[in-house]
Amino acid sequence: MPGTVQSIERAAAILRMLAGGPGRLGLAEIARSLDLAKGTVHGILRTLQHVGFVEQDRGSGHYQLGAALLHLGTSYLDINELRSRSINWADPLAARSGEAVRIGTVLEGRVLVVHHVFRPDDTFQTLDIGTLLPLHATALGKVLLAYRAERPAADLDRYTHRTVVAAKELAAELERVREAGWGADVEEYTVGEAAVAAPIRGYGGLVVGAIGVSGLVERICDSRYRPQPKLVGYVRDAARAVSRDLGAARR
Amino acid sequence: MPGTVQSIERAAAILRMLAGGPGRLGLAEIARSLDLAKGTVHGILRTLQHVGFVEQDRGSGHYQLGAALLHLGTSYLDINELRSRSINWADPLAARSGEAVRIGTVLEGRVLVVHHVFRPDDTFQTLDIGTLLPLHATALGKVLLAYRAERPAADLDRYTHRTVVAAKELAAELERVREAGWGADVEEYTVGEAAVAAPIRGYGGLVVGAIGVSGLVERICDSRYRPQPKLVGYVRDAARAVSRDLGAARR
DNA sequence: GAGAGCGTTCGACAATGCCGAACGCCGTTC
DNA sequence: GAACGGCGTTCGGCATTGTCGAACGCTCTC
Repeated sequence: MPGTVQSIERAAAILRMLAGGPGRLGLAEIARSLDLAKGTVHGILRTLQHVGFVEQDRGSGHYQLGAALLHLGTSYLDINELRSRSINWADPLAARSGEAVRIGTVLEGRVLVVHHVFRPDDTFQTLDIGTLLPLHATALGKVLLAYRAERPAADLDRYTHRTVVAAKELAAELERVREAGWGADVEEYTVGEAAVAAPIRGYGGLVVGAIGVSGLVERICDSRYRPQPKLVGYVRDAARAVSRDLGAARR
Repeated sequence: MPGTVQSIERAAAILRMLAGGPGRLGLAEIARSLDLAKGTVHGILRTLQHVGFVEQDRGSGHYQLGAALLHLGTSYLDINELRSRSINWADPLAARSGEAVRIGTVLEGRVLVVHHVFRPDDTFQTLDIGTLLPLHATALGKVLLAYRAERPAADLDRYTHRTVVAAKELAAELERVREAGWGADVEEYTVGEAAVAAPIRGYGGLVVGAIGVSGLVERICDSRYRPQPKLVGYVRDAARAVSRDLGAARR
């Protein structure tokens, strides 16, 4: 691929560093991690600060992400077609299933949540939009993995005692997802919670996202830890409806 | 100020263009707007696409914001202190007032909404986090203007027949806000709606944000279009509480 | 079929970004 | 209190990188 602009790539790497980890980093630490001169990093940070993508804490001198990114992030949501087509189906799915609904796509080897409808009750919930979830340990992620050339990381993180961490076992699980046309995680990402997801296809039949419901394992699954067929049906119905909307939009 | 990295500034300008307007732009249009060569813009877009900040529509060739920005945007929210300190007071204010609550700060000469609590009822509402609002035509904006060296744009946009568009009138209005310690907009931004806001101060007493409630004008105001004193009190209480939290965090 | 405008590519060139070195400041240790 | 280490910042020389004009192929319109 022809050359890219090095300083923009470096700036993006700095922003990604700031988005991961503790959120605030010193210049020297960034320079060490990226193997760049401190003067180089300083020039990039000064520019990012100038455009509002980074802010510097006056006391500690540390850097953090800036406010301008919030507007860019939500502007992305406004034009994200997967999300705009899914919104109409996500609320009814939450109402019908009684569970929280999330829609995700792949970003940087993980699931990026682009829409989230709260479970329709009064419990305390936090909005997951913008969150990155693991591919191998979530229902959304398994579905996205199953239909992509995407390879999961060689080293799979364990989140609970039920997380699949062996590559062979994951491959077998993904085969099951392809056969069934839906995926699940049962206490593989969060203890006490389970989820079911199905693929959303775009123009030409490619999988561009996934939609799923999640909740307490005893509500999502029967006594033998299998997702309730009723819920699976609801999710697949919603996935098909969104897929139709996405396909139709391209005609 | 010492030199900044030109190509990063240009990349940021392109991203801001894509965030405004229709959301999808052609390369030639971006080049014209920024007075850059098409080859230059192409190199920058290719790099932004490579890092996930931009996507290209295969059919039309047009460019749009990319998924990576969503994660950066929400990561910013996670570390935004104004927001994290405000969250505890925003829900009670919504419950107490029965209205929607928003918290905002200044970005690019406008109000950036960093937190939004829905009005506690079942009406359809859309989440405003990440949205940019005008300074001169909103309660949040007037409060932020009143306590900043920030100058509003010379040319003030009109949103309703009640929008203040004369600089002198706005200056007088901001003087009133400073005197009263809170601001309001009564059908100045949205017909049929009114809002009340109060300043949130950070360490050293500087105004770093504003918190406000908004709703139908007949619920926010009395019959003479004056905000109800009870609501004003609730908002000011919440603003003081958040300000204390922000001040306390720096000790 | 001609023309206009698009996105893309390429190579020459000079402008810019990079980095080593040095600085002042701050916190820690002795 | 002095010394030390590591921080963020600044600066200037240099060569690498980014820029841009020109050309291309494609698509759409007339």
